[in-house]
Amino acid sequence: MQYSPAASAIRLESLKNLDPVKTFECGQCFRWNAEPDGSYTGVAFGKAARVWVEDGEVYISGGAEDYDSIWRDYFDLSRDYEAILDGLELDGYAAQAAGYGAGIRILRQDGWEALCSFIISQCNNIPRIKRIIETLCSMYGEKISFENRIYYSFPAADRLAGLDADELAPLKCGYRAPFIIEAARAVASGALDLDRLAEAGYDRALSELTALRGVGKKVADCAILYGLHMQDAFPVDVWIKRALEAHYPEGFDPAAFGKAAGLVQQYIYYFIRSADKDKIGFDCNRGV
DNA sequence: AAACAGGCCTAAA
DNA sequence: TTTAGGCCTGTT
Repeated sequence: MQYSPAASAIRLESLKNLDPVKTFECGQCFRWNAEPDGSYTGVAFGKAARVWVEDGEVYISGGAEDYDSIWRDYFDLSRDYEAILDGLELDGYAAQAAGYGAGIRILRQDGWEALCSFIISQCNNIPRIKRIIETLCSMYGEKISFENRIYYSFPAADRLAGLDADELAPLKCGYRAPFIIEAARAVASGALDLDRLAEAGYDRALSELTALRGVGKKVADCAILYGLHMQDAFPVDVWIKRALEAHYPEGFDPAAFGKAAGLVQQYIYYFIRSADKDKIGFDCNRGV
């Protein structure tokens, strides 16, 4: 269970406030994978890393430099999730989901990677989404050596912008290929400036993103929440829709949760998607 | 075999 | 403004 890396490691957070399994498996990201020893390896912002739990604390490989430049921000460590949860007024179902998902954090991912990944996700399942993304990275990303294995960065938009959609055939991503290329061209040309959009507000971001072919409200909301870091975004997919219809027949207003709406969405998604796995018998009054 | 999967787009009322 | 099909591919 415990992993002792030869290289240096940095403590990220307590397990209570950052549960790697829940955070990586709640559907917000596609490039972190469980290893046989229970740790996770993955790539973000061009850096490969390993995350593991030891004595109730969560660690990441690498030194202070990577932590300062990448991981502190990526794991959203400057937000106090305990305080956010204390301030939330959750009713029965949402409260149960929040109890079950305690430890989930919203990762602050790269905007282009999030946009591209969720274009791929449409009408698709998670194993295939991950397979397509890994193939894309291995074909067009930069090689990264880490712990005697080769990883690949997520390809920059300008790396893909010059490609023809046919060249993505090995991805077997079907009709999504031209969407990927067109989005890459928009970002690479500067016509779509994701850094600026992140500062521009939700309405502007939504209208510019949905102007892309293959990007509707759901995909745009995912890009906005995970890639542009607007934590009040509330992506509604078929699962969330079903859960809300079943438990809030009179309607459901994410705005009631303000800046925590995205987190509440993540709790509900993780809760409903885990239904057949291990949450049978889960008692929200006892916590996790 | 046929339906479905973390949607989106277009055509037709 | 809402609704039905079709879309690549893989899995059940």
